Amino acid sequence: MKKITPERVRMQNTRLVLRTIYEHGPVSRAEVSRLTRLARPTVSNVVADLLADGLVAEVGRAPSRGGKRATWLSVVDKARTVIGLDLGREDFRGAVLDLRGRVVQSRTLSRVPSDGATALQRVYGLVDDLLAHADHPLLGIAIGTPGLVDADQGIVRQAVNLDWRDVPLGDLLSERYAAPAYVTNDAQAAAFGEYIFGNSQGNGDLVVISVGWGVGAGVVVRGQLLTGNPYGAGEIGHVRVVEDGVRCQCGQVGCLETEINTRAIARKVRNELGASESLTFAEVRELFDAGHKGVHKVIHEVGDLIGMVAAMITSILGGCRVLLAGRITCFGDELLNAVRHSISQRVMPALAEQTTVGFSTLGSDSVLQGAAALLLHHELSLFSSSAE
Amino acid sequence: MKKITPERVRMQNTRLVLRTIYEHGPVSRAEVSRLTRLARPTVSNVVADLLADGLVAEVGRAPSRGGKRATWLSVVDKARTVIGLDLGREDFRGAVLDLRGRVVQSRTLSRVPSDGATALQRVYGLVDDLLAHADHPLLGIAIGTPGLVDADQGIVRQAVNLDWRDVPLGDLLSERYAAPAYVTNDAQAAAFGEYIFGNSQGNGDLVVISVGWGVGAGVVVRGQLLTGNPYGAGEIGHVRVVEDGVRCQCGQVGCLETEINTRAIARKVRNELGASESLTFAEVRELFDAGHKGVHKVIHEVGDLIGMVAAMITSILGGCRVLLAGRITCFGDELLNAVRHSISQRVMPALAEQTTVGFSTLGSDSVLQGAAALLLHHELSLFSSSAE
DNA sequence: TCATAATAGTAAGTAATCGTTACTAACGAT
DNA sequence: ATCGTTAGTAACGATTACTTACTATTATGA
Repeated sequence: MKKITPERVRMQNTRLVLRTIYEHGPVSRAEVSRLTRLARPTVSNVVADLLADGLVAEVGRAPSRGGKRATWLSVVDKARTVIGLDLGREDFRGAVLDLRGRVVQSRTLSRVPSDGATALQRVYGLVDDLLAHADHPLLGIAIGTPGLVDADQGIVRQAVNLDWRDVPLGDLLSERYAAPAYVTNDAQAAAFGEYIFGNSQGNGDLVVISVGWGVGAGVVVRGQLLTGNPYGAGEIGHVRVVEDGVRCQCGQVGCLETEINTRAIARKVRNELGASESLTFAEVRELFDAGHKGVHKVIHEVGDLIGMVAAMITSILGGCRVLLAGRITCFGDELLNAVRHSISQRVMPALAEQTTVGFSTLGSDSVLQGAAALLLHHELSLFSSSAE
Repeated sequence: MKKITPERVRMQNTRLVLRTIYEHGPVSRAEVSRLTRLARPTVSNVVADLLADGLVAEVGRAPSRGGKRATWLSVVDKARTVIGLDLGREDFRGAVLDLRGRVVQSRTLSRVPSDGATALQRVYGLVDDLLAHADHPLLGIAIGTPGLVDADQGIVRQAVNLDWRDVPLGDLLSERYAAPAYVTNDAQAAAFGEYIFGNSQGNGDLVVISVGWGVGAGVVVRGQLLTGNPYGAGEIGHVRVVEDGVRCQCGQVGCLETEINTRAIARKVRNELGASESLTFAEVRELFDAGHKGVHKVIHEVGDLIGMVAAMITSILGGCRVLLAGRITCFGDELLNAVRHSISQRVMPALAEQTTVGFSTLGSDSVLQGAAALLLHHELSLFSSSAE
């Protein structure tokens, strides 16, 4: 809790006006005044600042409703440059995004280096490259990375694939580029992206379970992303779900990740087929699409395990939307119904009926978009949340 | 997000000053100015209001440190009346609490009526009785009740023991007594009480698992209590933890509550003893204290199941403090170690080491104190949280 | 003992904010 | 052409916090 000064008042009200225009876009000053309950002259003052900053522009005039025609205001979507990075396990992606979270342009670096220092240089190079072509002021840099991330301090505590331990990535980037930088776990970022930019509307709590090479979850409660204190929210990939399972590289046994990630699915399908050589995930998918019974059985098992975890999450958070993301989404309703059935068997009816299950509506840009959304949220307060 | 007006500025800064005095109590105006970074005249102005309201009083003078002696200010703990209610399954408790969450006086109604209308009348009677003896202005009414509670709207959605469905308890009370009223699930309230008034310091996330007749949890993330959206956070009593378990009255099988509540423990001990007649929980406790092997085995099983749920919670929230509360606390370190061992087996080491397990430090007043804390938090902003 | 420095608290004046009122501009309806 | 309505602006007042300057008080040290 901080003291309030007149400057803070103005900042807050400026953000309120900006968000109102962002949400209700094209909208007149008078309408903003009605929506925000700020006096009309106040709105005019604030809008003058926003026009000068280039964040808002006059974009035409409304038809008259029996009086002077109103001037429409809209947020200039491209008024600021947002740099987003997705430091995935298999490649690095970087993009310039606009204020609506749209990817304006992107770069991909395949073959991620396993050496920490080199990885950092690659990150710098990616940002340099993107900035070279950006022609609007930089709002900030937003990063989603696998591993344990202390989002408050912008420190990557542990990222196995990058060989990073306690790397203060946020400070490094914000000093180098003289702009705010936010670092978040990738599954968490994806969840926030879905919450902000996804199609599945609703202001209830949201859980996005990402299943691909890794398994992780992101949780949004009352418009706020849970990042963990100090870190580790949503790290469900390494919770034990099977008592006598396969040993995981994390040291435990029967982890969710070793039971349901893409390799685990391929492994289980191979066992089901009695095949001697390993399968690719693409081959598994082909068998699934062809209606192979054994593969469907495996998918049911996977859905059951996901439902088990989702049931626990529902019991802790209360009813919420559960969305699945990642390569696993290719298994469609077959998988969803298995998850739904599993949940309905495991939680009390009053909660189960408050819980919905579906797929994430964002594609491969979800981490980039989610990281950008966090930046926009913190820097411009463009989205509502309970913490205001 | 609401607009900010000069009045809101003053209110916010008044709360900031009040909280500073509350936390750092006896403290001078000058010291408050340094702590809050508000100018000294501003602090003097605000303090004048607080003195007039009776919330703060001058309580002596500080020794000089080379200048004029400072005037000490303290919050007047009893300046307002807080009514707290704990609508338990076995009895109703009502109390008057002060601004420190201390119980000033209390009443207990045993034999809870099973008829909803009568129960409501009993609640009114309890509040009337407590108010008759209260000689300070009423700040508000805070209720903790078992069942599913929509805390935002103050509506009890489902309380089996009271035969309540969709009872707008908050509005009923706040209209009848012309004061704010907050309604919360009892396990949630207990967790918040522990967070605010408990001994176990630390500003990390907190989970309190209450095990008695019922089983429930409360979760505090960044100083904010999770209540569920719209309700049902922490309802872990009816999540399935055993595949082939006992049927629960909620309709499911193998619920946590039917596996570890006090009756379940007594049942399991009886089976362990091969006894034909049922045991009381007090008898179980005596056998435990006497070192009976079979009882210890049951306690280990209970600890293992609690650890299983705690492991899931840790994986979702990230590392946190896990505290156990309720009658189960009598099993001491034996139980704690079983829980710790279970957790360490079920989550990745990096998270397990961020997780601590212990007992709640509040006693039977935890629900009353927690509900009061929520009221104080909302009405006077006496406690810090991320939502500011 | 007395001057000096330091600290607490207050008083007066300034700057910034928002709101209210009153005004002008623009438009449709009659 | 006139009236009523709506959008937007200008001028003024109220509230707030801050800055500066002041008084009251106390320890320190010459």
